[in-house]
Amino acid sequence: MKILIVEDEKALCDSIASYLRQEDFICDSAGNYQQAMEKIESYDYDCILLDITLQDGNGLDILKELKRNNKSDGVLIISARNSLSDKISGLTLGADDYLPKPFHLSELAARVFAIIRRKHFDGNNLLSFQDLIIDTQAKAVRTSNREIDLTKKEYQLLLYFVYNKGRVLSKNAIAEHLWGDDIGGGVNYDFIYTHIKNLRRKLIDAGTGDCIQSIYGMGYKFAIT
Amino acid sequence: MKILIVEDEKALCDSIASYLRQEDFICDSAGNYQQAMEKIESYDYDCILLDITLQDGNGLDILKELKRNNKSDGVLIISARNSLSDKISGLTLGADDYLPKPFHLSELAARVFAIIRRKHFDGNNLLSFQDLIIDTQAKAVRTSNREIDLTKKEYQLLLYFVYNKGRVLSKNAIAEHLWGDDIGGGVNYDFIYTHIKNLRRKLIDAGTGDCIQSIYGMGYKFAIT
DNA sequence: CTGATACTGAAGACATTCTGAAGATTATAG
DNA sequence: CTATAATCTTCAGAATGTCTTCAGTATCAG
Repeated sequence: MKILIVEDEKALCDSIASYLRQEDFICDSAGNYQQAMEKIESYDYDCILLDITLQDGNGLDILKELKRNNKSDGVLIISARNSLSDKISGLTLGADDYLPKPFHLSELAARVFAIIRRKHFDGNNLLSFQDLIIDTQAKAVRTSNREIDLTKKEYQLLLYFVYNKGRVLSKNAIAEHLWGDDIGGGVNYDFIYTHIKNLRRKLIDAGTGDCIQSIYGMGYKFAIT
Repeated sequence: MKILIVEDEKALCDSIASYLRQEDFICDSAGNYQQAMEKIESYDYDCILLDITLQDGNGLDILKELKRNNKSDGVLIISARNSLSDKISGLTLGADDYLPKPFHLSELAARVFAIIRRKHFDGNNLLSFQDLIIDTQAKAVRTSNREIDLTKKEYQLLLYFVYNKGRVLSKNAIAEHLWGDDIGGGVNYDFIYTHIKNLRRKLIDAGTGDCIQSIYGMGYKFAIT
């Protein structure tokens, strides 16, 4: 799950990112209006944390823009302004939730979870695909018979596949999604081969078929075989 | 402790959830009969708040279903219908308590606490998990045989684990829960390692297995081995 | 056939977790 | 108030687990 943090107070931004990363989210951050708009255009985030009191332009403008592009789903507003009018204008503009500063990071994380649950899980904590059951709270994966022990990257990869089942995912997209924006240009993605290999092996060993189809020159697709 | 809120009035549902989260509960919500049944099947909640005036099916049907599956323990009915007959049919169907709308959130929370105490705490203030017995009044922990002498931090840590059994807790979450203030970026969590180590040793010495699973890169999970 | 793309196992690089011991800090007893 | 004990935190090294790199091999499309 990939999250964009729009917050100009760098220390806060960093500690939010650090916390959410531990909770297994992949975080990008933007410190001003322009950066935020660039990132939002280039990627479809699962959740956007939006500080509406930016210096170079009101964060509410970002929200309006998102609304116009039908991307306002999954926006959590954070703000020092605790006035009711702000809250109302935020929520009427389509934000999902509103969290006044100061807040506990665990509270923030809980709301992010809630938003993502609403968006992806149809309100459920269990994700299933064929014989596969993913308990996103226990971070455990199993088939009807067996437990599957996955590493962190494998788990994230599987989750990404399941969220995008049936869709072809390029190596670039996978890399961006699993490693965030700290991957430079001229990198080779050999490690993705390895992670795919390992995940495949574990899934097959557990009795699911090979759900990960390779599509030559394009990428991978998670689907029924 | 995990709570399911079954309530179709979204604003009310959200404010209940928000309040209870502040009290450290974990909340799921369901807006209609079907959602509620799905959730109930997929998770064993510690308490269920049930609005019996749902639009797509009477909430009492949910209660009957719970009763049939022996899960009616821990149900708190909330309802605008204040008639005695409703109250009676609710309670005879096995609900634990009945709260008429409108109510104060603090009143609701108090009753939730009471229900959970009754359900988990053995009527006294005892909380048990496997062979482990935690007396939350005396703040003492023991197995069926032995006393376990824990320090304050170890006790808090254990309690946090037991309340969130089966869930993966990141080091960040643990740190925030046990030390309050949020901790920024470049902090080391060495003291958590130490406390986990000490708690583990005491539990193992007392004869419980190692209930604290380490999950590399993600955190810890308290579970049956 | 050929060049590009994908797969594999092994190994080194890297990161996380565990541990005991020692230094702070706090609580307790006298 | 001081001495003592208990607890909490820090630290460095060891043990462990995971990620990435790499070189060789297999597969694919044209």
